[in-house]
Amino acid sequence: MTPTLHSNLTRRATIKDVAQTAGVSLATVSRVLNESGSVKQSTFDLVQQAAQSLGFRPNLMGRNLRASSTHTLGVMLPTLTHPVFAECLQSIETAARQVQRTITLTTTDYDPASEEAASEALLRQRVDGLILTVADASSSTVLDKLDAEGVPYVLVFNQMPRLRGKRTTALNRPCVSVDNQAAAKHMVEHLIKLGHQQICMIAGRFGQSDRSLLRYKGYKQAIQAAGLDCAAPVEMPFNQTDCRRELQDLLSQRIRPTALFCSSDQIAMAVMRDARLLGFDVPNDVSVAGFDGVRMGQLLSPELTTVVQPTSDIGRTAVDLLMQLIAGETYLGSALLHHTLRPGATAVALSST
Amino acid sequence: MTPTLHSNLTRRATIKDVAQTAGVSLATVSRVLNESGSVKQSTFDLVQQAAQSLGFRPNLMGRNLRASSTHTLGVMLPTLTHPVFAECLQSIETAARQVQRTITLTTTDYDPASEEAASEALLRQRVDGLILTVADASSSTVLDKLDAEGVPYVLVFNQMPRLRGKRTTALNRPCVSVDNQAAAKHMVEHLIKLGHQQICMIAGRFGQSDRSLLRYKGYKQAIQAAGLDCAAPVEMPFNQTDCRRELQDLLSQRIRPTALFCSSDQIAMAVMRDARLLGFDVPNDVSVAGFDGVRMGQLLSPELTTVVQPTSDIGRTAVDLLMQLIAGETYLGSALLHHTLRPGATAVALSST
DNA sequence: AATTAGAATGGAAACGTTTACATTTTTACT
DNA sequence: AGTAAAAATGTAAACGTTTCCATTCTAATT
Repeated sequence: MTPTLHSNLTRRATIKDVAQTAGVSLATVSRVLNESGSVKQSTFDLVQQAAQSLGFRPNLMGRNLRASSTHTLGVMLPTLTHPVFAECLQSIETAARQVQRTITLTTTDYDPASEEAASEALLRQRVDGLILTVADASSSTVLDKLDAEGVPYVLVFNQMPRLRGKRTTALNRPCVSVDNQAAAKHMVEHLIKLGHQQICMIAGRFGQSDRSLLRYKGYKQAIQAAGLDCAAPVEMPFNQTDCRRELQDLLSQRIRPTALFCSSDQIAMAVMRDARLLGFDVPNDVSVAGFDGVRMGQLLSPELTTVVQPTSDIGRTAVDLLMQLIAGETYLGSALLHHTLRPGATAVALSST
Repeated sequence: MTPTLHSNLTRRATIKDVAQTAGVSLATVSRVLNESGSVKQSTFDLVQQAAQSLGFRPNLMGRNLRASSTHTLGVMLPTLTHPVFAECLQSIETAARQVQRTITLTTTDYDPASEEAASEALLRQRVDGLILTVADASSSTVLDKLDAEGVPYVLVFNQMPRLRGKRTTALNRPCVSVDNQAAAKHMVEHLIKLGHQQICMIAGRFGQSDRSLLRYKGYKQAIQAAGLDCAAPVEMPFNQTDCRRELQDLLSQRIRPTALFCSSDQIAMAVMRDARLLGFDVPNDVSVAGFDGVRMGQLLSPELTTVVQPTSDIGRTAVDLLMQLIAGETYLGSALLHHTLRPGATAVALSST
């Protein structure tokens, strides 16, 4: 079964073929195809028809090479199995499509080492810019490289430390995120308001996620402000799905935490499942709160108590920002988007001790 | 802050610059960079060092244009907000990376019309091949086009109708999926074994998903084989998140269904939430079963009863298959991967009527 | 009718690679 | 030492576009 093209050639039609068929020059065809320059209506139609009949499809490689721009945005995320990243990617893709840009994707599995390779691959492709989440934005060699080479990029979810005193410009990077620390503080304050005094944090590994660390800071801030005991965080790798051991340890302490604040919804859900497996009722024996606000959380029952990030907005905003950077605007500052608290029902008021 | 490149040029170093710096020809540089052809060790080092010092990074546009191959796989999926697609995309990306391929992504939001535009964009980019899920594989103009043009592609999740009698070659398309009908039948048989007699199916719109229709067929098959009443399916758009109205209607019938079989986990979770909102306990008042086996389902409690698709395997297999097709092997048949039944706890034995 | 401005078109270089082919250098063998 | 083979290198074309510049055509002005 030979591929039946619209002509007798076996290879794809090029602009040259169109020119030949229409009896005009390459330049004219190009002008028609891009509606640039001026061409007579009759030739315009002629070329259009020739292109049509040949089933001509412009080869973006040629165009891009010539223009030395790919109209492509590179996206580098830790994983797509975490719904937050998947949702964000969806909104990035949609937004990019709306501004006529293509996206090329790569994942790093939270591994700082593979961030290097992944970004390199993207740069070889000559993406016009990058949208990315790195493990740790303030110690990322990848970002240093991008800065040094002047490649436009926007971080999503990563958040630069607040600049107090000496403003290191190197740390002044375009980010789109919520205020992780404030948001975490908000949630922990909520838990405290519910009467909880023993609140423990279960966090994704700080080395894999600077967000996680910021959220821990927010936790600490709220705890200390309330004059409560600040427990050491329980760090967990992101890909770990079973946390029974950690929970067992935690919940068998002489002073048992009454609330667990998790640095992500995924961790929160695993925690809830495993708590139940260990015989603890959520929320009656222990309250659980998450962070992210993934769609699925709302479908749980009881509904997950969590901090909602505007995930789609983050993606959309990142594309906007990146397009501006690509257009040559200089550093525009970071976007700090608002979080909201979804009270849910997995964290409840402490009845009595 | 001027971008500090490793040389005094402002533009990126090209292979030409490397050649000049190393004092050799373009060809030699190319040979060193690709480790092709033979070059003296000393020149090899010389060139490497020149490349290094210039911060040279090969421009894939040039290479691709010359090779007329992009080493890129196009991926077109309905959405990434559905975890099944996100997980599959993750495994596609990982597998592609392992065979040195890049992926470029686009989504269609289940809309057959936008499939056309999306695929066209991918083809303009001259992807080496496509991995895609279309709304309806047996009536897709996109697939007709790909067939006609001889572009390698592999469908994921889509499944061609079993070919009985006249084998229309046009319908003989490379797919990677589970046997949707058999899997659905399996689940419904399970429900029947649990004692359910009134089983209703809640399905994603058939027009948006041929899988959904196949699953309905499996449902019907199981129902009829058991001599039970086959209820009309309740069709729901995939993006719909609220199904209270539909549930209200369904559960207020004179003969109320005791089990609801949903064509996806997402629908199942929405159904469960809304059933509870309407005052029905799951699984005590009504059993619910899903289809997909998304990670999150296991984190629910009670754990979701569902059909598990080997989502990651599907992605990985698709990449394998596609690479073979690209390598020129002729049609290799479709891969039908095994599903498994996850009994879960949202569908339970009917105590009594 | 001659001039000229503008529109319409064409020729050719450029984008950054790879590679077939030609040429030069090295090596090994007699 | 001379030759042949092999290894190393270079030259230039090609991939498919866009676009600068030059040229030709058209039509409007004098």
